Amino acid sequence: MGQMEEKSTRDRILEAAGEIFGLQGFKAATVRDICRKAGVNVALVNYHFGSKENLYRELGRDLVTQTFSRFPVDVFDPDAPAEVRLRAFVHATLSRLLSPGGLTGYPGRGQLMARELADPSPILDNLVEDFIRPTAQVLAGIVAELLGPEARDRDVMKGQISVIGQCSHYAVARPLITRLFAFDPSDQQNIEDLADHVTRFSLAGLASMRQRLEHPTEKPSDPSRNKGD
Amino acid sequence: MGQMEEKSTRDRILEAAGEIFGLQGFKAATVRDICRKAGVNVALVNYHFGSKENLYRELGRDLVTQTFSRFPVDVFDPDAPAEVRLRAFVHATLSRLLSPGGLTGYPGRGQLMARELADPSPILDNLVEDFIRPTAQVLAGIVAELLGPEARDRDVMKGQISVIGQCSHYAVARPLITRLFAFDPSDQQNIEDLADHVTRFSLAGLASMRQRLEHPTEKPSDPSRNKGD
DNA sequence: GACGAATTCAAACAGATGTTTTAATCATTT
DNA sequence: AAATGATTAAAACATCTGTTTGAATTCGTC
Repeated sequence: MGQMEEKSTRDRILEAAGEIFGLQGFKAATVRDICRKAGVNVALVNYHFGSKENLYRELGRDLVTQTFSRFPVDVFDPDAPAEVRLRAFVHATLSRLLSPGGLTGYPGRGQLMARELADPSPILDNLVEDFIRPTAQVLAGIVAELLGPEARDRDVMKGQISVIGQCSHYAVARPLITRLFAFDPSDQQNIEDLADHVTRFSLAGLASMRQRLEHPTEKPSDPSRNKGD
Repeated sequence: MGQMEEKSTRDRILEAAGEIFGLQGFKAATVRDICRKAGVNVALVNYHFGSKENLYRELGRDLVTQTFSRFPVDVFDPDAPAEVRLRAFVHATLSRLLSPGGLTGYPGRGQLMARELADPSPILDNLVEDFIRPTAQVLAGIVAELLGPEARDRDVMKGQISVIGQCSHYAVARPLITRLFAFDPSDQQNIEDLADHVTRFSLAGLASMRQRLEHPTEKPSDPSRNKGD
């Protein structure tokens, strides 16, 4: 018989904490619930992690680092055309958010990150920013290239948010989406399909932005715009 | 002197509750904090509202009904072209989410609704659905018209989410956006600008979807698709 | 101005919460 | 097997929680 070793107490707590924290949020979750789910004594959270707060911090760190290592930001050839890089970025982003085991992958620890996005706790603050800012910069590079040299920072930002907003909505509003539509954003086939859709939709949107930047036909609404950066 | 009557205790509690609940969430907020901020005795929450839970419920009801009455869903002429209706819908949605006093308008009660979106509490459950489902249906009508007769339900859904995701990201990820960019989504001028951007971006994206629906040139990935609905 | 109802207040209550303590158990080394 | 250190367990602790109580105060009305 293979020496199927049981998981360590530490890991059992971490796993249970993921579900309880994800389901109820930091404050509403109780260490007693977590320990009951993990099948361990109440004192062991403080023995292994020092405090409830530390457990949450460590859980968040694991969740983010593991997910970003499974679905890295730079999965594409940097010399590939921007269209291809956008597809790769969108696919990685959707996978990171939606895949089973991803940031909002399965019910339970799912909404932990959605909550942190809407309302970053001081605890995960740096962490969220450490991972999200670089990711945003990668997307900014792709979008800037697609928008062309006329694009100002503000334009790049709007393009970025239009792309990322489409992706993150499936994660953030997942409870609503599964209720309003009969649709499972975690299904692998759907993720592929969504990546195609978001990429195509965004390429058209960005092209439209670029066209307007290069041919500001009607509505010269803002005459004080300086292109030569 | 004008009889500048002070606000009633009830209203003072409601106001303070908006800030505390919005800032900390239902569970983390304490009635003692709320009462301290309102400058009233601890017992008055239960006297005027029956319970903390009821206070939260009533607050949520007020917030949603007031905001939807300020920024209604049907602000447009139903006979107007779909492009115009989309612009009106997007503008109303962004205003509802971002305007000062709107659902995520100012710090405090702001993130209450963002939280409920990511993780609807049983308390506001029906409420959220009562307001969001009809809104989604209005958008579905607009998107369906823009996508043309070839669009299936799944296509409409994807189009919807691409539009609404762009809007809601400014609200849901507001803490991140204000940190990553120097941008205030609540500024009236910015809301107008964003409405233009999202509308234009989406029209291009939807047009691209339609073109592919009507001319499925490459990648006949799904041969089992029946158009004549 | 007095009566009665509505409102406000200080205090207390019962239960839950994160954490600590102290002793028991387990694993590893000698 | 004894000793040592790490881990687990049961119980208690101090604090905080929403809520209730009962008296004080205010307000409208006769």
